[in-house]
Amino acid sequence: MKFIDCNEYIKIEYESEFNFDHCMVYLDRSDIECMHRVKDNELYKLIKVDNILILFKVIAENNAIKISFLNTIPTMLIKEKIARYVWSMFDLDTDIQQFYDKVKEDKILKILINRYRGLRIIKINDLFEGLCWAIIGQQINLKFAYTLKKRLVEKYGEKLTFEGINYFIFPTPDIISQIKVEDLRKLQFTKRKSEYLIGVAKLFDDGTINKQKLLLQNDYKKIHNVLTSIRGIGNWTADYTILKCLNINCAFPIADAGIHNALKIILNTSEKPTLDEIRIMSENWQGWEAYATFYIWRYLYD
DNA sequence: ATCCAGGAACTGT
DNA sequence: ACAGTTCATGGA
Repeated sequence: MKFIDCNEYIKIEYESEFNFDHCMVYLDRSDIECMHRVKDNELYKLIKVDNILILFKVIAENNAIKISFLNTIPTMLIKEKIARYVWSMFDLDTDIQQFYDKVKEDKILKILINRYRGLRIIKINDLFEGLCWAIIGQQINLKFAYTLKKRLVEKYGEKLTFEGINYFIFPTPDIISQIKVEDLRKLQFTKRKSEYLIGVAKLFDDGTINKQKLLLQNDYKKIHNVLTSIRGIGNWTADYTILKCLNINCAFPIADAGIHNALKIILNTSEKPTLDEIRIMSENWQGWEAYATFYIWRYLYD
């Protein structure tokens, strides 16, 4: 990844297949998303780098991603970190051609990869945020999940106001580990969900778990085992989080309701497919289940 | 108003 | 190992 510095903005050039617009549809799927903002096909995001809040705007223009800095012009070192952040957020390290080659004859995916060519998994770079989001999303509809996340972030996350609009940083483990179940109950989290979130925050806060440590396992199954040994993290949450946070493309949240609903529509069946039916369908996707999942999800947002 | 959806832990077999 | 139950809410 190399970038060109133009002072108030930087440009990252990419050579592999990438379609910013297909990604933006996914990013714009909720109007109460609080971790970024989409306006006029531009992405606004606040992140904290080296303890400095940086608000930036991302657009695509001829084989490059343009990142403009809004609240401050960062140092070169920070610019480089932001470039890497955005690169990783759009999963530009993945050789997507391998996925296309793998599934080009697959009954379901051949349609999706033609329709959404260049779509990449939108990552949550922060593992703690990714795990919390997965836990929040357990067992409830997406809309309510977004409502709960917004309440959590607005109450406990760091805020920057720019041109009258508030942007937030996801609350840190340090903060969440110190709050009480009753505090989250007030925000309409269930007792269990509150316990799970606070428990996970404690594990991050005391250093038991972090992204680097987890990646040391260097193996999907081992990482999956580490995650599911944590209270509140079952198969679905572990696979969802691996898909969203790590570069492991065999993660497959097979029990996901979104996958089931999308497949029912795509296959035009009266019932949602059973787990066994999905297992059979997904034999063609081996090694690329995460991408298959993301392309199937994307179908829900047309 | 009633029923269903939907992940994980827990309980019982 | 496996089936049934509980949690607690929004949405149909």
